[in-house]
Amino acid sequence: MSIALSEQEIIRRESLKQLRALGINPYPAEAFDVNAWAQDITDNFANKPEAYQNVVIAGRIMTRRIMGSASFAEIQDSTGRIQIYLKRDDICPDEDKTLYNTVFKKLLDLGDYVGVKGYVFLTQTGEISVHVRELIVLSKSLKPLPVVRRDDEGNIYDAFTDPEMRYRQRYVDLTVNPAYKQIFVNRSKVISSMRNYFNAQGWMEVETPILQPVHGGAAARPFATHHNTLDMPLFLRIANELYLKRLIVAGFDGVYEFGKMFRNEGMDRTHNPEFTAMEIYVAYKDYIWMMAMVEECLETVAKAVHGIPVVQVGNNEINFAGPYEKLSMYDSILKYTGIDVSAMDEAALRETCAELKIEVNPTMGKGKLIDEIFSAKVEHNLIQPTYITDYPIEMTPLAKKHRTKDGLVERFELFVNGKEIANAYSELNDPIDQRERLEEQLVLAGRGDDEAMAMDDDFLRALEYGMPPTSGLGIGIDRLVMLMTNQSTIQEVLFFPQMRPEKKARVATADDFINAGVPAEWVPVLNKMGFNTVEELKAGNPNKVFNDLGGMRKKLKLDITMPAKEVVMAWFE
RNA sequence: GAUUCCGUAGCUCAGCUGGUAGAGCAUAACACUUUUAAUGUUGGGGUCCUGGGUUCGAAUCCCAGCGGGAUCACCA
Repeated sequence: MSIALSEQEIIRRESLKQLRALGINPYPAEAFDVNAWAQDITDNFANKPEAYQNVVIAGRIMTRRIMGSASFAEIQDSTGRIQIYLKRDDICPDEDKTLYNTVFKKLLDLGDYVGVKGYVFLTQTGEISVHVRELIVLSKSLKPLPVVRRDDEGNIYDAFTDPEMRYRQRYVDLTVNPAYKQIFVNRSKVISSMRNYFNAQGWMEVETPILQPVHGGAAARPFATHHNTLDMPLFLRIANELYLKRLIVAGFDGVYEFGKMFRNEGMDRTHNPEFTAMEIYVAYKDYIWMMAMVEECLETVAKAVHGIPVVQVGNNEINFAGPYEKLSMYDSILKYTGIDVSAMDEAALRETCAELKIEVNPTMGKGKLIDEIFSAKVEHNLIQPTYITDYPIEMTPLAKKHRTKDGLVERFELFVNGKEIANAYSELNDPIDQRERLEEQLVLAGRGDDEAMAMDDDFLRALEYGMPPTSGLGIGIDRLVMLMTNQSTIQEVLFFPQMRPEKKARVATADDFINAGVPAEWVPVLNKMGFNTVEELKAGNPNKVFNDLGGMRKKLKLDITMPAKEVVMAWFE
């Protein structure tokens, strides 16, 4: 954080001091209870004008139009904007016109929070407005907000669009671009409607460890950390699957968890290092049952957000009402490439990949090769919700072997708009099979596959005690929200997407300057003059610095004592 | 990780073949009692992302770095 302030910031700090000098607390402690909101007033005033004769509203000043002894301003609260009308002699009925002439016209700025008491009326031009009887300062804003202007047709001028600033300063983004708040409202609806649906079925929301000694349940590189007291390595979870299954072993019928997962991998418009997943496990069910459940669940979610199960995503209208198309992995490849890979061995698959011009590497096993073909040739075709079922056993160490088809497992993934959003199995509950499958993963790891799954002995011990037949499902919540809100990047559905750290200007702390003998009030002035460290200052010309300090004092109209020349000279010793 | 584009006032952006940095809004001052992208007049405001290089002279050209976007690769 730079110490040097812009001209506008200095002016606002000066206004803050003057408010205090007038006996006005710019950050009052008392609650300010409102009884009306902008949206409510604009929607309902015409029908019930008598209900809006004593309104109390609060929010930020977003525009201001001053015309002598009358002014208009717009107040933005959580629901929108409403115009207020201030008349000098109404808010200052006595001789003292300070509140209007000084406080409102001079000391308040765009972005300040104020409270307003008054009555709603219609202006000559027909705009619903609040005629202010009383104006209360609630919070002074010291940094100017970007000003986004809109005209009558809703055209936007000077939009605040820089993605970097929008994501780093989401509070500014959502203040000046309030339309984006709807994405997060809808995100909340997605999660709450899903939670309500699960609870209605009698399943229980649980929490499982985020810090895990073994990172299991998925194939991904983890974030590693360390616990000091136990002096042991711990990993941020890449999945919670193995813990939820332990709870099925423990005797719960249905458990689910919404939670953050952490994967130490690339970032792009569909990947953030931490993301939200929902996993659910239901005992005595299989993946066929799960498909019907997902259809019902997603239809419920789509209706909660849009009122109907049809969602516009880009150029596609996606219909979340089931049943969804079902296609086996092998059939889907056959359908989109004309090639039957179901009987191929690893060598034949490599040859097929070469023919299809798909890049592969030697660490890839049979399952991975099939997945490559699927990703390259099939995935992007799956626009309407489609289940891809019955995966090769090699890619899926935690799913149960297919009841009738050798070499496959009972698994489906749900694809929508060309992207995977859900993954489900008939869960593997044969402890001996599970141990062998995890051992095969260790072999893959030995070949150099750094995402092969790790062995979890405690999980295997749990299975040995016995887990009922169970079906499990994972849904990527961020990607589901992207679909439900028609967004093409994950950053738009996360309040605070991961960013590289902001570059800090090389700035010494104020204390460093004070230790060098500089009075505290002059430190910002030196910063303003371009001296960000004591070393830079000492490298300067003492006489020039002394003269410039006087210049800055005059220019910035600073009301602080000029240091004696000897004092300034001492800074350079 | 690769390719490519971008980084100039609080915000949105101009700035040509290199010649002392511009606009609109915001901000400051004055005027104005129903405006609404308010208006009129007059001011102030800049580490041109950082560091090197070329040059008499760099916001501009070259190199490196930092940050961001897009595309691709990777990615259950």
